Amino acid sequence: MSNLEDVAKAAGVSRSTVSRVMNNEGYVSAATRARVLEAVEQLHYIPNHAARTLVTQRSNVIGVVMPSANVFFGDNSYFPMLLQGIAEAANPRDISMILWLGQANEDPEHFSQRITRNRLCDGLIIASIGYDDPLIPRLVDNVPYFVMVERPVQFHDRISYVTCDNVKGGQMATEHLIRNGRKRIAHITGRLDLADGQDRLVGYRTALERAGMAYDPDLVVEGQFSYESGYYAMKNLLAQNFDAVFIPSDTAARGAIRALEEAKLRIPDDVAIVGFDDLEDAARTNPALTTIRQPVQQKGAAALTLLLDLIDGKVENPYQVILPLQLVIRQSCGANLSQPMQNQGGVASNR
Amino acid sequence: MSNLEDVAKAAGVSRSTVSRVMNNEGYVSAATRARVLEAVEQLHYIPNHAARTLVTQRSNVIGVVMPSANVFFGDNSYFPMLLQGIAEAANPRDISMILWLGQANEDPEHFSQRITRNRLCDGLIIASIGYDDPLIPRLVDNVPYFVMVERPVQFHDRISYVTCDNVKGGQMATEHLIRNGRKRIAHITGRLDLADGQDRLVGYRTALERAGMAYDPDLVVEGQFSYESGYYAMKNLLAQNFDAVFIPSDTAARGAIRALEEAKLRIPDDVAIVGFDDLEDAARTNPALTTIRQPVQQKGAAALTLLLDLIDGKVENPYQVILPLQLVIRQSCGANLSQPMQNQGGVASNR
DNA sequence: GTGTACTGTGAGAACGCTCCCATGTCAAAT
DNA sequence: ATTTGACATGGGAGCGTTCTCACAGTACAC
Repeated sequence: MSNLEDVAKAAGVSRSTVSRVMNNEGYVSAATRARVLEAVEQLHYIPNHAARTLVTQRSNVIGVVMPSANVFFGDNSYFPMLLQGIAEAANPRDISMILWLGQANEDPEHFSQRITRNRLCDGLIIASIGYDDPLIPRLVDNVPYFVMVERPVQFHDRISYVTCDNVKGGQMATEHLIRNGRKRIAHITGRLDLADGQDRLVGYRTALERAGMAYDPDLVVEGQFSYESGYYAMKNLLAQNFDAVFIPSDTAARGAIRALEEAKLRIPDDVAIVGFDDLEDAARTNPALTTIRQPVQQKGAAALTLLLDLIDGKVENPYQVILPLQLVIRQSCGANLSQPMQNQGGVASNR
Repeated sequence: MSNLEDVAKAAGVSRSTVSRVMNNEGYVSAATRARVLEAVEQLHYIPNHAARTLVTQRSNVIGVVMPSANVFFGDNSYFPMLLQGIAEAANPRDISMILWLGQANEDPEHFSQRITRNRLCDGLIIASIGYDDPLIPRLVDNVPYFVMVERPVQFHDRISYVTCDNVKGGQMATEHLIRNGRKRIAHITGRLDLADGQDRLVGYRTALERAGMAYDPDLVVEGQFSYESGYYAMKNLLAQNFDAVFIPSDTAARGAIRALEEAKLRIPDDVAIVGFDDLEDAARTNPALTTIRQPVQQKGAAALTLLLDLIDGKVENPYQVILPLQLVIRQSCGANLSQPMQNQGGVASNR
């Protein structure tokens, strides 16, 4: 492997000049620059990342931390989409991305050690799902710069994060069902130890309140975001009398639909459904899901931008970014049946 | 940030001794070692990765390359599972993982530049899907050590890779349908420009041949691995007379099931189905899918191990690893209906 | 008592880069 | 004619490690 010195010799200049060319620093004549670039080409010179990092104290590598359970969280395209979003913001800035995945059954202490005993990254993005991961206090103490995706339940006043307006999302979903004449609207909640689950429930209650509708605790079943959870929560709900349900993820909605099918209930005629996420699953249910779209890629991109701004001192910790959500109307809510929308059927891809 | 020198001073020894302690090299007395470790603790000393890499010429970082389209390939848990597998092999060896994601519409030239102009990794794992990615020749020329996941259609005699025995897989699936008395077995193929798709088709034909059954081209529809593809391929197939179908992915099988439902055909009574992958989707169809299980995590772990062996000169390029596949019997094939298996129903998680 | 082998420790060089400072050139301003 | 300052280039120090070598001490065999 050639180094700066080799290139300098080949171009008949000094190491410093080659460095200036490589870093586009100016103060190099056009002729010299050309000669240097030619030598670089000829020798296949590539700057040594370690040497650069050593002197600049900046690696241009950021870490993405993902506890094991979260990788397979809810709709499985969540995690890839988030990474894609981070990458799209990182690439143009020449930032590389180290991935820290938790292992199944790995001690949080061990996991955090792996991450912190390794000053390899300039900062971290914690792709948490918003719960009180035991990792968080450890990171607060040991990592100078980090950003969370999703709001943690605790520490949220000391931590920088990016999240969506989940209260508003729950409200939008519920209001849409109200607008369409549903009278007994149920809610399968998300995990209530997570900020997301809590907030969406608050949104649901807010919508009912604003419409002057009574809050009936029997119509609220605590669930999670998974397919299985949706299935069993709906089984429980079937004892009640209801004509609509707001479900905290599209994947859970798939499970719930399965339970409704088994109970011979028709969607949306007997039960209208609004889901949440609008990732892979939403357009593939039968009928296609009305849902609240989460801008997952934007979340990733925003997290990266925020992290770099923190590192560069452009913003001060804690700094929070809250992204808007969007109602996507398809068939499961019973609205707009007269004017079906294009490309929102059950089979077309939603990407 | 403290460095070796600081620790040495605090412990009253030389830099060399601290280095020996940090690297567990021996030739340090127990007393000295204890004093050094205490100083390390006190100063929160963490070795500087860049400095270490600079002198050892070894970063202990490997890159995982994933072209954009592949991230969302087929069942979306494929990619996270693969990463998880790689991580599980990497963690105990203290190897970190850099993720190179292609962007949508990114020029392959640009993508490969991003990866190669950055000697940050000791080697690469190309998480391709086995097609002739234009990336491959570029990497062959520029990257000293890399391993592919899946066999590329070309270059396969010069490249190290890890794959599954897809021919055998296709054969197992088809033979299972034959054993269960099906007479007209169709096949929706995977992408035929991919080794996986090609091989599974070969397996299908081999099984028919061995059973003395005629190969009927009308029963073979070229498809892809996606949900949409499964749906439309099945729509096309419906014009034919068939009583079983082997589908190259569980996600495509979900699409095919949707088409069969719309055609009011019963599974497995009218049409028996065998899928492929056994990731997330398989256990969530109705009826649950009989399928060929792919050991995705093992593929990831094997790729990492192979890569490190190449780097360390323990094996010679090219070296190929072929992992076995396994038939998982559930309901969609119509077999074993009398003795249903535990935990293989449609709702229970398959993990 | 000398040679040999092993343990324990330290000093200096080297890895390949960036950054600071010194020096030289040349045109414009005084 | 001299000063000024922007441009162009080179040289040395330093980033924080590891690695090689040197050297002292101890133990044991002969």
